[in-house]
Amino acid sequence: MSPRKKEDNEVIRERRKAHILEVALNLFARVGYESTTISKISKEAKISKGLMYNYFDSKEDLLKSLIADLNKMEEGMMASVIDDDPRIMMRNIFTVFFKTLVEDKDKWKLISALTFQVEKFDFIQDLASQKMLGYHMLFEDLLSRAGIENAKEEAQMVGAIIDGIAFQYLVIHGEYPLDQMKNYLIKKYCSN
Amino acid sequence: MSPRKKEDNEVIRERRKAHILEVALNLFARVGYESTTISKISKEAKISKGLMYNYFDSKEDLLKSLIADLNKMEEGMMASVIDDDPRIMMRNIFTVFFKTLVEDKDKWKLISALTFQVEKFDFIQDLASQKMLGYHMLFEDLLSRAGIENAKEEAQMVGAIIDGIAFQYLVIHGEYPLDQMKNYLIKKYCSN
Amino acid sequence: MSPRKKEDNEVIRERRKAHILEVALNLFARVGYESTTISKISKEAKISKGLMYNYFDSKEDLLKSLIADLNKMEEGMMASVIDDDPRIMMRNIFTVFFKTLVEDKDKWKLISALTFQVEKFDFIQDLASQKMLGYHMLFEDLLSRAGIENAKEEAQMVGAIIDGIAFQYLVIHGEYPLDQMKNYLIKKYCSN
Amino acid sequence: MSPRKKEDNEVIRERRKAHILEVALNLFARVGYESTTISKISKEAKISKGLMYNYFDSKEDLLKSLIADLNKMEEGMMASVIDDDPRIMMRNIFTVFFKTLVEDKDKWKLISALTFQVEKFDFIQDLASQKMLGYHMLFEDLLSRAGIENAKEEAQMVGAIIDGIAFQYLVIHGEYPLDQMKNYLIKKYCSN
DNA sequence: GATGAATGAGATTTCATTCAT
DNA sequence: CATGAATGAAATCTCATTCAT
Repeated sequence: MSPRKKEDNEVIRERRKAHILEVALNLFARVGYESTTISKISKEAKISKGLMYNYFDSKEDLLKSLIADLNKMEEGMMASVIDDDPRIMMRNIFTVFFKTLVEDKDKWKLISALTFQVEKFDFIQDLASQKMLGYHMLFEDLLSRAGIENAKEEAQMVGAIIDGIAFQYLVIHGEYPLDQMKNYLIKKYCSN
Repeated sequence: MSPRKKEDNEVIRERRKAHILEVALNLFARVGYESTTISKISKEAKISKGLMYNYFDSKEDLLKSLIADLNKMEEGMMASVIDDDPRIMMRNIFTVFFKTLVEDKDKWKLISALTFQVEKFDFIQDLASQKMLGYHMLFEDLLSRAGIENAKEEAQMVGAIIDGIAFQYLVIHGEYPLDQMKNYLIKKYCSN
Repeated sequence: MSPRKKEDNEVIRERRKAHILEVALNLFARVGYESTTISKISKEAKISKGLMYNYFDSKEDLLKSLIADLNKMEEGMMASVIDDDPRIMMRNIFTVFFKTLVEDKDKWKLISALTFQVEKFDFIQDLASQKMLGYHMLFEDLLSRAGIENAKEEAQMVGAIIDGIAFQYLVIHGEYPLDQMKNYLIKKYCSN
Repeated sequence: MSPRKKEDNEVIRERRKAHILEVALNLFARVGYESTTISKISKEAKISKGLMYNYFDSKEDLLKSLIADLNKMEEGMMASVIDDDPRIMMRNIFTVFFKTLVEDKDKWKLISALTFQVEKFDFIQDLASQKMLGYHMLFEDLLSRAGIENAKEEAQMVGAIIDGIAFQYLVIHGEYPLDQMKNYLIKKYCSN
């Protein structure tokens, strides 16, 4: 019988890896990184503990892969949002933000939780910190091009509102009036 | 040597407890609850590991005491803020909020981090969730009494902004323009 | 395509086996038997892990094959050294010894390292022990036939010197004066 | 009841540490470092696995402590051996060497075994290498001061003989004529 | 024959908690 | 009260070996 093809193995590897990451994300988000054991992950993913280490060097490596994935996903999202008209672009951003907030709740939870453990995961804090500053600058530019006064201050506020909405939605989970908040933002910043 | 009085012992005991809680809070906030060991806490608090268990039944008990303390502190804060005039009361709330955000950074960090680990610390999530709803109702009342339109929606937004500011301040660390945000809020909601 | 002949397969098989043994020897000698993984060997030998088990039943079997090889090689060497004149024969032995020490450094290293782990590889210790005694007897015979006094004692000393030179050369690595030692031995024991 | 005194704890710690080191040395020497598990050591030392880590950071740290101990012991030995007369000093060295070879067989075995795993324990190889060179220089000095010709070459040979004797004694164990070798050396190098 | 994904037993390590003193 | 040595359960990680393809 012919040996398994190289591509087949590639496919298997990628699928397994993605599956493990998915399971891990879910557990990390729900019970926290530290409290999630490799055993739990592998049980949930229906593989042996040992196999985990065929795909990831360590638990921390698993976490880092996860973060890298999320990062890449976010960059893709931001690329899809570009528009010449600043109001339209902001509307796009808000739309995509509210969408991902619902669809990728676990990811947001994980990132948020990790962000607060400075000394353990300083690279995450750095990342989050940089992202925030990036968004501030982006919004400052968009708001000023949209002719809104006090763009710098207002950008700061938009950033805070967005993070606040995320925070509250993730905590209250269930009855949070996301649509209302979205409309409020769009009305305030994206209509002429 | 005269035997120490019972009250003295009580006082010492309480001081020790408070000291341990302080040290624990700091470590929990910086490196996380799970990653903080009893050994580290006792070393930092300059007492023996064994003695820790004289004051707290377990690591989880220590955490719960901490949460209870923070809760009590917050209630005290909210009591000090009451005023008949809704705008003044809101101004008081904002003032006290920005003050505690700077002074009790560790507390906020810890609460925020724990809030995201639902299944491990569900009582904390419930608490946070209830608080949020409480504040929404409070602000809805205050805003409507202050004659502001769409009070319900606006209250939601105020809650989000406050949490967002906290989030960003805790993450960005050094250079966050807290005063600017404070003035923005006061100008918008507390002046006639 | 014409099917490969049976002999060809045999030849390929033997070559592969030899190659694996070579790679394994090198790794065992450098990082030790226990610390060398099957994965590393197969990777270095550029075959799959699974195929390894087609050639060797187990890691220990691989080691034993290696030892057997070394043993056979040594026997061949000793056969090439025989001479009626005891001084010439000793000279031959020294010559071949210094040659193999340089050429088969890894083998000597491995044997030396394994020799010290009595309880794990007792068969190796037995082997080494027997070899030593064999050499003592051989040298005793050669030395007495060469008319040297105290042949028994002197044979003991020759054995020690040879092992000592090997030990030092293997440890000191680069700058050991092998030639000097060789000449010393030959001058002392092989000239009339 | 009064708490355990500080000194008592110190004593307990040191005793335990020494005991663990002793047990570990024995096991390492007999079955090798890699094949000796922490479980085996702790069982033999009649303590829990966990306690091992109260005294040593890791298995490797345990090994390093052991090496450091052996090193210190050797330095003490060499200090006790000094004499103005080179022949007497050499006699002292030989005497102490043959004594330690019998009494501290395990130590010699361990050192010898580890010395051969270059890439795993390079610090040990470096150490052994340095020691050898040190002894060469010392013997060169002693021999030349004793008026022996070709001191450099002869020193090299003495080094080899000593290591060779150690090697053979450790391998053959039991029937090796140590005394004979000792007398041979003393007669050859230490008498006028 | 050939591959490397998969397993599982066992190794190292961590740490909350207990306990003798 | 006070100490930190000691425990043991459980976590992370390793690796020889098997097996589906």
